[in-house]
Amino acid sequence: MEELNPTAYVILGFLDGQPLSGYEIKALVDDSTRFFWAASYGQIYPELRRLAEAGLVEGKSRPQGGRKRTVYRLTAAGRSRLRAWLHEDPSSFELRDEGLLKLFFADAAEGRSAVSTLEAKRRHHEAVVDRLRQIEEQSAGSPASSRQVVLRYGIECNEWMARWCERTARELEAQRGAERRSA
Amino acid sequence: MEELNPTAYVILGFLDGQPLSGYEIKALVDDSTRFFWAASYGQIYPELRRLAEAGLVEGKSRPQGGRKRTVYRLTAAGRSRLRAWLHEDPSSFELRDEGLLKLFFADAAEGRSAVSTLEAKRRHHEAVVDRLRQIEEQSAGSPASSRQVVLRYGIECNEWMARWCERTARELEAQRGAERRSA
DNA sequence: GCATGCATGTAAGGAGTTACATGATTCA
DNA sequence: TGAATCATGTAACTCCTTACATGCATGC
Repeated sequence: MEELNPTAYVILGFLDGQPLSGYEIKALVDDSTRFFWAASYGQIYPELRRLAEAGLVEGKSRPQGGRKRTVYRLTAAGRSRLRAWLHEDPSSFELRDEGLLKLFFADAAEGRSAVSTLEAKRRHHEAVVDRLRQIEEQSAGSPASSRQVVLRYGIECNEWMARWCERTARELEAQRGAERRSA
Repeated sequence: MEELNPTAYVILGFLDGQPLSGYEIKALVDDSTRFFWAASYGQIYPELRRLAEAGLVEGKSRPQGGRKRTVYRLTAAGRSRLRAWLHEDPSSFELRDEGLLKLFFADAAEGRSAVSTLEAKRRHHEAVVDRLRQIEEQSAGSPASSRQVVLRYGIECNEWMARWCERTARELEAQRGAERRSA
């Protein structure tokens, strides 16, 4: 049993429950997992083909009018593969945060670069919070699910990060002020 | 002026202040930026060569005994390039969190998969906190710097994440208990 | 008629990891 | 003598993004 690439599981996960086209999967990803697991067309379409060859999904032509369209559904093998993966402990966690990197080296830049880096990072996290809150409102009333638990994580975590940036920027400004006065 | 790849700036950043060999840069990365910006030998050595060709760093042979060794230092052009980058707002922030992905799809797995996913994620963040605390102790006493600010971020953020996992796992367990009793 | 959205795909390239190969030095 | 560490590098590969190409449908 060959290893599946990580993005394959996003596809299997979304196909569990309802059949979807590649286009629909991309739209769902952009509205949900994108903040911790992105996927582009360049991954999704080739991956759907590979999964079909491996017998984990099954594609059927379902044109809408004269517009061709292929809808995929999970096979029994695909479903058990998804479950097996869900029961393994997660192993990978990767972060690439350019703001933290700039902050890390900020001593090398004279001026208020650290503070403006923090402000930009704060704005980023606040924008994510706004976006996730919109999604939360849209799904208000639907039954409680693990998807909403993850959404809460996204909101609360980004709020924490935004507040940290705010607080740290304030501390650095105060420090710079004190240094200027004593100099 | 061609774009530098993002990892180039890690190298420039560490070379600001002291000259280093590729091996030493890798060791520094593993002890600090790794948690939000990793780099492997496969990136560092070719990138040092490219930066030297671009005139941003300068390499000198500094063998240690019979062991060959090349030490790089930042040129004036490299230093101004680093400063220019530090003064731009950070743009990229990427996260790939397999634990969140498994939690997101946990409804598809019967049993307590969500809870054990949360516990594994919690253990991960706790291990990171332990590692960062060790680094913090080693650097205790050295002058306050933006590097320590980032270290505090790493510690506090991972603590927040670990606590969130703990709290959420508790809530899910309580919910499952209630469902079993009412069923 | 034109913009927008639905729908599928590929090609090129960037970024990064892993595994491997090589060889000196240090220390137990 | 052998393990660990210092030191440099490459080749193969995976993963992913971006840009492009194509074409139908819908609604203004």
